[in-house]
Amino acid sequence: MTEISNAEFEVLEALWQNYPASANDIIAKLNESASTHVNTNSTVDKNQEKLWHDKTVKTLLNRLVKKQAISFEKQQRHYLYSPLLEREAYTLKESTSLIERMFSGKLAPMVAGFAKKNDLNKDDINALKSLISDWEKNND
Amino acid sequence: MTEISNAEFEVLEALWQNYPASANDIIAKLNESASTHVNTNSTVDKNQEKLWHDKTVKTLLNRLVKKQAISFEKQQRHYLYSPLLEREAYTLKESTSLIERMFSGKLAPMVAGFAKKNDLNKDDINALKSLISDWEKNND
DNA sequence: CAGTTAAGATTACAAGTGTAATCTTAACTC
DNA sequence: GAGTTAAGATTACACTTGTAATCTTAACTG
Repeated sequence: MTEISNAEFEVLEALWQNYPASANDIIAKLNESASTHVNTNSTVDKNQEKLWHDKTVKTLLNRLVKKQAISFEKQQRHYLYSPLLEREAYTLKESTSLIERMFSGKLAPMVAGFAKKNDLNKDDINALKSLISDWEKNND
Repeated sequence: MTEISNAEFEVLEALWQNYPASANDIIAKLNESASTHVNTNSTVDKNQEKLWHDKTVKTLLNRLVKKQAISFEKQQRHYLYSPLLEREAYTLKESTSLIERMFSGKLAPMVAGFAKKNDLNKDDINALKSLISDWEKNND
């Protein structure tokens, strides 16, 4: 299967959050997180996030269809898109690939990198502990 | 700073393992893991790994220099290259970026993906436990 | 010194990417 | 029904990337 590019992934992400969706739904979803702040003049503050141009998103949808990452069905005058790829499968594949390339396939050194840089907080630690005990429940 | 591509990363990787190094050193290092098996005819068995073409590696070294990821110093007729980027800094940046993009910046869900798919073994779990207790020693 | 090497520099070139603009055409509007 | 929209299709275009081949030139060789 062909690779999903970064921009394509962001579009897919919007779709995973809500599907089936029309191109306009997706464009709206992509841009909504980009314009959440309203300032005192009641004018929309675009934050720093880039706005997605409608044509750009359409191109990316097209490419995703060609890559068989999403499907669509005709609805009246427009299409309704749905993911063909599961988010979890995709993120697992990407994580695995990164850990493979940079950490000889071992998870711990990657986590160690975070820990070292103090990018972990109490919540993260608790989440990890909980994962560990789940794992032990099922695998010991 | 510009992005390091996949192929560039592999070259950098070889350099991190041993530097300063000449282009030929690097090419050799890249290809050595690709031809480790010697069969009964004493002919080299190239395994499945791709062989790096000398011109290709030179191109990548050039690009890495332009991207200021590595430096070089003239030595007689050839150059000796060295990384400018620290491996740990780079892998941390990449990990962070992936976790940011795919897991809202949180590590645990990423680990959870692995756990779910049973990509963890006892050693991984022990390594994680040990990281956790280190973290607690320093942060509690 | 003249010829040959071989290192790095330059050039090549197709595929993929980010980012759109233009084209086609079915559907809505008056 | 004729004109206007607007959705998707097609085309564009510069930059990056993987993968080398060719060019230039300093250094080695006889």
